[in-house]
Amino acid sequence: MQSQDVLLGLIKAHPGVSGYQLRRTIQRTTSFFFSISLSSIYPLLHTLAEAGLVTYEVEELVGKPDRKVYSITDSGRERLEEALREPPADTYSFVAFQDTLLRLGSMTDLGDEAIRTYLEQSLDIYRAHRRRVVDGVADASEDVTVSGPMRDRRLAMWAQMNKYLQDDLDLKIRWLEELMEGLDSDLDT
Amino acid sequence: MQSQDVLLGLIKAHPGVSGYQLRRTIQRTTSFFFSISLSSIYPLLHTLAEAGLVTYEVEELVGKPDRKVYSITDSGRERLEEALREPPADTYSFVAFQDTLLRLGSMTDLGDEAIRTYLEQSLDIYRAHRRRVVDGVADASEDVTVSGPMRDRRLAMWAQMNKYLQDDLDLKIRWLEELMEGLDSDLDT
DNA sequence: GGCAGCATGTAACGTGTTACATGATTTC
DNA sequence: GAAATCATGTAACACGTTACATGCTGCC
Repeated sequence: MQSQDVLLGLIKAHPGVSGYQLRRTIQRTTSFFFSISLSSIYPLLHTLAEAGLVTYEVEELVGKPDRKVYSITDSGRERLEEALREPPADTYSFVAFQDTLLRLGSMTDLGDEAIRTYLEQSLDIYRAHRRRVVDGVADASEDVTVSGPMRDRRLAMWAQMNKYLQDDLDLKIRWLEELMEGLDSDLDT
Repeated sequence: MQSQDVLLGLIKAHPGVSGYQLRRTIQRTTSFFFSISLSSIYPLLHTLAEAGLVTYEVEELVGKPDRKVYSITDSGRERLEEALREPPADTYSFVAFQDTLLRLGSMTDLGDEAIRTYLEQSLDIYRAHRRRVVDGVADASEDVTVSGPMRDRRLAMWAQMNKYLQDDLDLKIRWLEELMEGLDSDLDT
């Protein structure tokens, strides 16, 4: 999920939004895991407009500068849906989960089936990563060349980090499972 | 902690290492939260060498291409220590914790006092962020403009994300506290 | 008078990636 | 014979940032 697609999702959710307002919305809602500067937003909006994914109108305001208000086009909606239906990347990094959160934030009105598919694919990936961490892929013992007490301290630190990675993956897996259960219980009501 | 400093820390821990070997070490030990391509490593090594922070010798091997083996200089050690003593950044993002892990990985031989200081500063920051999350800074209700069942679903999703952010911060705080306790118990033995 | 907010944009720079170039040796 | 490993490096590109430029309104 590129920044472009994030903006596209926000414009879809907030028709008639300006670049300046987009930043405020991002700051208020996703500041903990996604941020972007105004200097990035404006060129991205131009690109989106040139590609025909959004349209804009110039609004003349009294007492305030003119502003361009953006709306998503049908072609933009298609493009966004395509992006949201892309399977999640298999690379594990803390950043990857930002992507998960961002996508889920835009996927709400795409339908339960799409969300469920995405959650399942993500769960597969995270469970596989967890197995790899438990199996000790990130094993530092070969790389700690020094000997003596320093060696023990280094190994202890790496063990602690490995523990964090496990707990982190457990948290993510549990969270994704809860979301899945939430979807299932919605079916009953 | 920039990539340069990460490499510097690794060269310090593994004197006589080559660029190619550095990548392998990074892949084996930190691949879950830090990665870098060879095309980035080589220019960085040149920069470090030009700045006098590392030195290298050309090793001629039979059956293998020549390689440059790097060692850290006194000036490099100073620079690394400076970087490690920098107070942690106050911005919360998933990426920020990568920095925490990377730094702790290089700090082992810097002494308990330095580590304790860093852990305390980090804990202060993460606890403050947790308070902000609990207070609902990332409140989406103003930004969810649609009404009806879609609105409820969006709000439910944001609530779920907020929960994740809390749990994530709880995990990080607990982990840092455990490290701190580990340091304290070392004093007894 | 100064600073914050609203509003848009360009220029310079930093930092990373993939693709390309080269070349030997070992393993399947 | 192809592919992987060892080993180094450059070129082109992607994507983001901060700094700079402009200008008006409202508040202290």
